[in-house]
Amino acid sequence: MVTMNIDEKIQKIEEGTLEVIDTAELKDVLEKDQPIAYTGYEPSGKIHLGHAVTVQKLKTLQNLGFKIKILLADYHAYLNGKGELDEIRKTAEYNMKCFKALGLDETTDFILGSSFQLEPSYSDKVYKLATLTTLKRARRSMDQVSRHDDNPKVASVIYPIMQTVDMDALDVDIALGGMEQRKIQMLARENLEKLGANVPVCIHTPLLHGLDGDAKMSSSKGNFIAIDDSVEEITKKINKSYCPQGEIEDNPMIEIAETFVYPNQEKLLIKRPEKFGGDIELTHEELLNDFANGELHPMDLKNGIKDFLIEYLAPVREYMEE
RNA sequence: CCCGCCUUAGCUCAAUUUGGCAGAGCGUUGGACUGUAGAUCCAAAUGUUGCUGGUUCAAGUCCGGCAGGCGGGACCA
Repeated sequence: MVTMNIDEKIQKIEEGTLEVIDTAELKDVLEKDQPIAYTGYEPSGKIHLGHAVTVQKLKTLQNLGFKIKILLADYHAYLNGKGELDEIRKTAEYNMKCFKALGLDETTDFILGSSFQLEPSYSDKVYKLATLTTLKRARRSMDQVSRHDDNPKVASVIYPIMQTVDMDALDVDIALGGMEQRKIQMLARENLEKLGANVPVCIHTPLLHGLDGDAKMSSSKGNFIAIDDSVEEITKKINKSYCPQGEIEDNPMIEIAETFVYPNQEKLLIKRPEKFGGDIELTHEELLNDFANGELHPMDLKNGIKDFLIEYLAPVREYMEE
């Protein structure tokens, strides 16, 4: 573990996030011996690059001395209409392997939601929050999280309340999630206060655009690269991806570069045929400039990203094959 | 518990008053055009018409039963 002072740690934690609520509280957390950071995931048939954004941040926290708890939120997935519990639990097993493959070490706790969410003391808090939370507020918090349903279920308002009690039950100092979690997390901060429980620092990471240019990469839309996709699948998906020439805003290829390439290495190698200028290595800044002014062709960018991802995800594929 | 309405392709919906080969748009897939994708153009695929029984030469369509959903009523001695 690298020695850093608190400000350096804060900078490292905030890097690549959209917000930390709030930084002053984070400072207090960093004074603790072994603070706890957690992220909850609904078990999903495929773990993709969007999940990897938060996992990458959890790894950073782990390196900074945090205890990492990953909630395999089986009941949450169930409440969100993802299927029957026994199926969801099988998926959770698979997901745990995926998270380990992404490089979280053996000190990481993987906790199945149902292993503690049926405790009387847990239920008691859920009921208490149910009396303190308005229907509108609970539903609004689920806007970006609920699976679309023409006939919304009561389950959808129990969901954010449980997520709140999870933070208390798991004794977390940091709650990390994608930006779609924001409203639930803010509700949780208010509600934990009301329970007299510890209020965690909330950290939100940006959402990756889908490969089709859609605002969100998601399992249900099929516009993702899974962390255990084969070389052929990665190649095919990158080739099919949305990538407008010269456009660096909302461009999924640029986003992948900024999210996974440059936090991990200085330059990106792009192989090009001689007639298009030959191979080049670009820094973050050079890549943005060259792409924006048209010197870097989308197909070349794609090839660079594709080669990077194939290599970046190689350890994951190997781990998953065992 | 009672009454009414709804259920057709992955999605949104058509299918004439009066039963006659189940369709369109979007999406998907393939091709054309671009040194990528998208856009555009061309082409293709996809159905247990919620389930079930019946009437009929013939049922998405008419009749019965069931399920799910929506709305209302009743109950509130």
